[in-house]
Amino acid sequence: MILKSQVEWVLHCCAILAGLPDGRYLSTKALAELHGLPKEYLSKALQSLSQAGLVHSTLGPSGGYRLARPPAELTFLDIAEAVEGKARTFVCANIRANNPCRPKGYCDSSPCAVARIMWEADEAWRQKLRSVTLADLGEILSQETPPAIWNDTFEWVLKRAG
Amino acid sequence: MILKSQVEWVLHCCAILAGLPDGRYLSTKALAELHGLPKEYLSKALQSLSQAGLVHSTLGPSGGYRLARPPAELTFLDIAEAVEGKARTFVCANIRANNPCRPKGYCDSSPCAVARIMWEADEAWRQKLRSVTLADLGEILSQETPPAIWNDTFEWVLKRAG
DNA sequence: AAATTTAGGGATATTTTATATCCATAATAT
DNA sequence: ATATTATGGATATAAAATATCCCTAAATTT
Repeated sequence: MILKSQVEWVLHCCAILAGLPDGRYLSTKALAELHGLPKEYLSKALQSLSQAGLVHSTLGPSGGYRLARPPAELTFLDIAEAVEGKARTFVCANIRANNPCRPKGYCDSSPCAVARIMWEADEAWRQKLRSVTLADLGEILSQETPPAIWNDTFEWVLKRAG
Repeated sequence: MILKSQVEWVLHCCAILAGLPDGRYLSTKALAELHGLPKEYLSKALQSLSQAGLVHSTLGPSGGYRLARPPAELTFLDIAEAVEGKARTFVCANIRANNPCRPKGYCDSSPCAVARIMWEADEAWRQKLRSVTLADLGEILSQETPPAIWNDTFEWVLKRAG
């Protein structure tokens, strides 16, 4: 069970978009080049963000993406779920119902205990991701990225931002 | 990102094995029949448990599996990892290293912040699963499964246990 | 001793998901 | 007008999940 690589991609892209001045947009092309990613496929991932309402897009030259909300209001969970979907990682096939000792047509009053526990673990994962925002990430990155690289990167980005 | 259905299978199988009297074994055939699962493929999942040292197996007629440890010492995480592997769900491709603004040959001093956060979420998931044992599951199941079904099931199982 | 039943391992097949690539379209900027 | 962009649809390839089958060695039952 491995998360799509697109999750990593859009998290990094959002970190960049979070550093963009108000009203500026950054294109798929620039984001792909900056991260060394296949442009067409990254585009699909960014479209997922757009469909989830996390980013706003605009067309034409100087078009691209910007965040739809302030970085403090965008969580890792929002972003991961936009790409990965909101479904739980544990799917209960309710195999207890196949037990030959069951009366035929017997109906369970509550979800299977196994599933409930697995879903609690899922929720713990979600809760952690819900607790970290793009603002948090930006703060960490700005502190631990060498200033030379940090500054060069945003200079590079601003040169390409519409 | 969905867990293998085998995870569900072995959790239910272990719940049954946890209810087996000391020294008795239950075969793949019986476990597959009890849960309505494909015997051959379930067998692969049980072999994973065996390789992880969670169960002990014995050959021949009246052979099969029993738990290798008391139910209180077997966690959901042990079982899930036996089937699913111990790898983290977030794989960091370190795409920050593709940033064209980086000095060539620059080496990061710590793992990427994005990865660290995703791994913390992974760890929250693991921690939850580590906190629930087969003994806990057994207690829940014995309480909420209708006694008739519960008793019939173990009668059914004991008739087939070696 | 022979026949049966089992776990284990290897090979292979099928289906589904992830990872792309390509193209047509409509909107926007220069 | 021309160039550039996001979007959506179609298609292709690679990898993983979900099996199935067969063989072997060990243990049990007869």
